[in-house]
Amino acid sequence: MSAIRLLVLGAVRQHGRAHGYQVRNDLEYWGAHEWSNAKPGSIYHALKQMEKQGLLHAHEIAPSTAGGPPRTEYEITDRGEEEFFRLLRESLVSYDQKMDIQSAAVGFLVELERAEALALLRERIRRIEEWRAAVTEHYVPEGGPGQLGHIGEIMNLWVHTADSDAAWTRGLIDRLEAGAYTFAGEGERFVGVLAEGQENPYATGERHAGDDR
Amino acid sequence: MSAIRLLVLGAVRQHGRAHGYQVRNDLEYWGAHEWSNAKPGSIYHALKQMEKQGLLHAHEIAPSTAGGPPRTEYEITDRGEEEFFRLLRESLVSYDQKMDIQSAAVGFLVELERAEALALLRERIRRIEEWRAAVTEHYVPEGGPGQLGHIGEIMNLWVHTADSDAAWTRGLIDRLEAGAYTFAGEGERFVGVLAEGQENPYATGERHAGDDR
DNA sequence: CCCTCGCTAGTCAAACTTGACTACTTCATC
DNA sequence: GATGAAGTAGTCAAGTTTGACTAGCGAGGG
Repeated sequence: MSAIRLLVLGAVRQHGRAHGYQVRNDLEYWGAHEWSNAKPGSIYHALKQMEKQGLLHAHEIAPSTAGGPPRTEYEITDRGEEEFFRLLRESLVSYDQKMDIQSAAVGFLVELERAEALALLRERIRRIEEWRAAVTEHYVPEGGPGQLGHIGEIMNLWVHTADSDAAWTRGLIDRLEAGAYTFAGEGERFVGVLAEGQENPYATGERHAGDDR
Repeated sequence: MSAIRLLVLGAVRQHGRAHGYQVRNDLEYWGAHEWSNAKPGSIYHALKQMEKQGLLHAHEIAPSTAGGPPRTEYEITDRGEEEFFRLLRESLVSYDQKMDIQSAAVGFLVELERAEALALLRERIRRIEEWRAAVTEHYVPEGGPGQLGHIGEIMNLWVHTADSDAAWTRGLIDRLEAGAYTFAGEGERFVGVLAEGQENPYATGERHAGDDR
């Protein structure tokens, strides 16, 4: 599973109705192009694919209000809504060291109710610990560690990353228990989209250090 | 950049001459199928592609010595050798939160000389810190943090992950400075391949918890 | 008045990835 | 000596991702 479906589905859902370029801009505002494959081609492809599969409904093209070619608008269907929550829940609980999916899920976390979000995050920790136990037991067999030579450093890296992830998740749980953020059913929702005239902090130019594109 | 090229190129290089199935087995021994896209189709595709590009030389098919259909054997070329080291060095220094590339690079770390490996890892830390400074300054603009609402948690996750990565890298540097492992030019190299008759600890069956495949 | 620049909106071919499938051999068992 | 399980080696179509490309419109300068 890649993050693109969750991102696109969630972005369309937040707007009620959106065209590709709008989704592209939302995701850029999130910084998603930095940590996921949210590139133009992938976004438009995902929209078309999900339309074929009945998760989105395409309204025929409308002329652009802001210059440029006409655009196709999409709306989420009931099946799309279901799929969105399925993907979100799955992404929150599963530990598979793919940071992009996890990041996407955090972005939509507040679409759930607080109690469910907390439950899923606790389940996530349980699974990370289970995973950790399985690998450490599995990969350090007879002969003790060091048996694998430097290859053991790869496993070391995984375990270190898993521990760090669990720690971060615990921190988030604490913040949520302390009442941070506004969840579904708790009044006005915070929506991470660009307001009219607001400047996009991730505008073009200025690449980050470490960027190898 | 995905990890598959580095993995396949490095695996062929360690053998001097290898066929696809052998590469596939090596990578399975490394556990690479757990943390990268090292699946049969991708491996065979990468072999063919790199042969086209002159990084590998394909010897025509040889009948199998162990049952099954005949196989194509590959050997690394001079240009392939260059490319291998280019990919390895690049993977070691760049921070792009793609764990698969980093893991692959760690697996081939000992192909370098110890001094260079240490230099690259120190450069890696420098870049992570640079990246961290850039994002924290860039993503917490006027109005202080909390401006972004729960979206700020995504950035929090990145920074947490970056810090954890830097800590792991420092640990590895310490171990290498203390003389751990055997590097190029230091006598017999440890090669992470299956010895005849040895059992593969990652044999089929038993999926890990959290695995969603 | 016209020309270029940058933004809007999206398309496309080429490359890569996935997962299921083929076909052949050996080995143990009945 | 037939059968079936397991291992060997690889192919293929369908789906996804990438990066470069197209094309319309408005604003501002000369």
